[in-house]
Formats: sequence, C-alpha cells, structure tokens
Amino acid sequence: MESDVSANSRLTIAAHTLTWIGLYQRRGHEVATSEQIATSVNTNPVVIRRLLGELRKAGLADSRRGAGAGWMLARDLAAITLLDVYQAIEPGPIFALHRATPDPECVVGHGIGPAMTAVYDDVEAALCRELAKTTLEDVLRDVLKAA
Amino acid sequence: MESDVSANSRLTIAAHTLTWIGLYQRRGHEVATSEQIATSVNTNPVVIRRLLGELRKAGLADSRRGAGAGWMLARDLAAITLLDVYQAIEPGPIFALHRATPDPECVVGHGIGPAMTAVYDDVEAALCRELAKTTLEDVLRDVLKAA
DNA sequence: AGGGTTGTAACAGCTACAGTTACGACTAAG
DNA sequence: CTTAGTCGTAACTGTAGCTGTTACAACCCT
Repeated sequence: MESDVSANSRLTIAAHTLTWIGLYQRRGHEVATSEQIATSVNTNPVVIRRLLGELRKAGLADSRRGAGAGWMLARDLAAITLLDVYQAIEPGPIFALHRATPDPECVVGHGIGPAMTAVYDDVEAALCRELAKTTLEDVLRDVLKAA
Repeated sequence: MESDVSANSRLTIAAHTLTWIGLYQRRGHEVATSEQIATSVNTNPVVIRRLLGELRKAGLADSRRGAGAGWMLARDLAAITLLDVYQAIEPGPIFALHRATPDPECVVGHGIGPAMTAVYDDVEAALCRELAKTTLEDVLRDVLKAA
C-alpha cells in the first residue's frame, strides 16, 4: 500500500511556488525565475513553468519574458486563498460517477447517479469552504513561524 | 482536459453495490452474486468481487462460498455511512506533499510541509464529516424516489 | 548582437484503476 | 461422491495522469 504516490501533490507545489515568489518579492526582488523556485521545490524548472502557466491563466501569477525575465504575483499573498489555487490547477471533481452507464432497467442503476451526485456536490462544497479559509499569507506566516 | 476520467469512481461503484445488495435482500433473497451486481453496475464481476473483498475486510459485507453462494450485507443499510464505505476502499489522502523533499536550506522549503499538512488535515476532516452525514439507507431512499 | 529566461512540444517512466481471462478452492445439491 | 455454481485471486492489458527530462524557438533587456 505504501504512501499513495498517485495523490495530487500539485496543490502543495503550487502553494509552495506562490509563497516562495511572495517572500522573494517582499525581500526586494522584482521577479523570480523558474530555476530558483525549482531549486527550493526540488524539481525540474519545466514543472514549475507548467504550473505557473496555469496559475497565470487563473489570474494569480504573471511573467515577464526576455533577459532579466521571471515570475511575479498578480495579487498579494493575502488576496489568494488555497481555494483559488485549487481551482486554478485541479480541473476535475474528486469523485466520479460510473465510467460505463449502469443498467437503466435496474432501479438502483437508474437512480444511483443523481443520488450520488447530490452527495458529491455537498462534499465538494465543504472542501471548497475549507480551502477558502486559508490564504497564502496564512501559509507564509506558518512557514516563518516554523523556522 | 475534458472530464477527468482518472477521478475515483470506486466510491460510486461501492455504494451502488451495497445498495443493490440491500434492496435485493429486502425483496427476500439471501445472497446476491457478483454477476448480478455486475450487470446492474455494467462492469465485470471480478471488479465487483475485488471491491466487495475490501468491503468485507472493513466489516461492511460478507460472503458465502460454494454452490448457491454470494454476498450479503454485514450491517443494515441504515448502519452504513458513505464515510464507512470511503474509508474501506480509499487508502490514501486526497492531497499529498512533495515527492522529493524540498530544499531544507530554504525557509519555505523547510516550513511548507507542516503548514500544508495542517490544512490538509482540516480538509480531510471536513470531507469525512460530510460523507458521514449520508447513510446507504438515505441513498436507497433517494434512488427509489427517482424511480 | 548576446545572453538569459520563458513557452511549449515531445518523450519516457511510474502509478493507479478498469477490464478481462483463467483457474483453483469451496460447498450445496443431487 | 460427483457435479455445478460461485468465490478468491493471480496475471496481464489498456488507458490515463503526473513527473521529470531534453530540446528549441520566441522573446527582450543590456
């Protein structure tokens, strides 16, 4: 069973990335390069660029090209919640219905889809509510406290 | 991007399976075969048997072997919540930390793990709280209402 | 003109789930 | 005690997503 490697670490990486940029900017730098971030995250710069591309599309980050290029925040850390980040990078729902449509002749097969959808909607809503409670400012505060 | 096919449909299948057995038993039958269930779910009997194996390990279902064999519920539908089912079949957490440990020399790389873990624990708790609200009896009621 | 960085395509490796086939283990029924 | 039906499980394939990597064109400041 081991640790579930398939679980999404994308939210972790995204939060790490944005928090890193935020701290870097507060220390007086204009932009951060994907290489610098990748060093802190311990991964490949392309992975960071791909993620930041999605975050930019969602209006959370921005980039400059050419020499002296790099990435910056589009909003302050305090104005970005983990929900914003989550919605920027996680397209699909947590739970899915059947792949193949179940037997419509069967009472259960016919009615189970809507029944589970109602539950899943509530679960997703609760998850979003929880993620919205924490801003990247909160995350940075926790990070600095631990140091 | 499309609809996320990778999302877990296991909870859906498991709820469908147990609800089907419950209804079948209420109609006077002792046991249900994996083939019958697979027909309603529209999948392969082995998929059902594998799932039911995990559900049995969690004390939610039971089986009889030999001729006239099959599956039955270990508890009444009203005594099984979706959280029970979820915990029986989903081993890992929804979100994961970094695969490779981030740079411990970096303030963010050092502190981001615990910070995100705290958030993820809260999210998981909220998810469990939400799943615990619904029993399979509730699911069956919804299913029959839709018919 | 030069050099550093983004933006993106392409590919390999890994993991997980779904689906399928096959077959031994078990047991009720005859 | 033989038969038949079902479970229990291993093994394999196909599909999909994420990660990591290489490569290179596009871009733009100096």
